[in-house]
Amino acid sequence: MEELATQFKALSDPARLKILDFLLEPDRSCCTHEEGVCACDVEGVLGLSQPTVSHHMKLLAQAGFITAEKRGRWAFYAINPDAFRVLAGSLERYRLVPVPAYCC
Amino acid sequence: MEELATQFKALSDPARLKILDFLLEPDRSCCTHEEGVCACDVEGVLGLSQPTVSHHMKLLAQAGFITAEKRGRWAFYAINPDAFRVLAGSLERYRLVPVPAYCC
DNA sequence: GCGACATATTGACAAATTTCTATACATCGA
DNA sequence: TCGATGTATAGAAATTTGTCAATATGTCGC
Repeated sequence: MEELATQFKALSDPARLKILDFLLEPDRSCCTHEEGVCACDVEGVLGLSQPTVSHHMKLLAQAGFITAEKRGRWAFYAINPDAFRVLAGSLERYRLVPVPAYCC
Repeated sequence: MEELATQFKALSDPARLKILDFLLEPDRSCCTHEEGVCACDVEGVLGLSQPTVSHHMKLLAQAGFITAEKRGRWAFYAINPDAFRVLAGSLERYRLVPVPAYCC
């Protein structure tokens, strides 16, 4: 319950949603690798400072939505699809119409 | 984008997740109706004050996750499954492994 | 209409969040 | 080893959020 709330919180900021979209389909100008997208490119896309981007990345990684891999000086981030599958799964229970089994 | 963030924010509080769970399967002691669950019962479950519960209900309703129906003095709330279906749908794009179409 | 009751709104306050600047840490090239 | 570079962390300021007490609004029964 608490953890679920934390996950939703990680997705509740427009900047972080922009980051996820960028990781999904990075711009042609950036140095994309197989391992993911370089943090330095995210900075330019968002128009936010480097520490702020780093902070958002940390939150997304802690929630499990992205993976981080440090290669030399650079940090590469990539979407973790499994986390989204699990999250979508936890939404499933709310998609059933609640039928009251009793009435007073 | 902004709206999606707002929806996730609505789900990012443990109290609100508890409310949703309660609406899904209300306790036997409460006055459940076909129209939904009475606000007064939610109050007891959460251990929060009446204004606080009202505030959370408002946020959930504004995000579209619950419907509110005022009947006489009482307010009945119910899960809106469609909102969760749509939200789960918007998560789907992240469930695909991102394949970089280019490399530098 | 009046009092009781259920809910919503207002105002206030503490805690959390977002953002920045400054700085630390780590790695590469010369 | 040293300086340059990419990232992370620390600390601070502004904003937002969660909560409650007090009050307002609206409805029912008498």
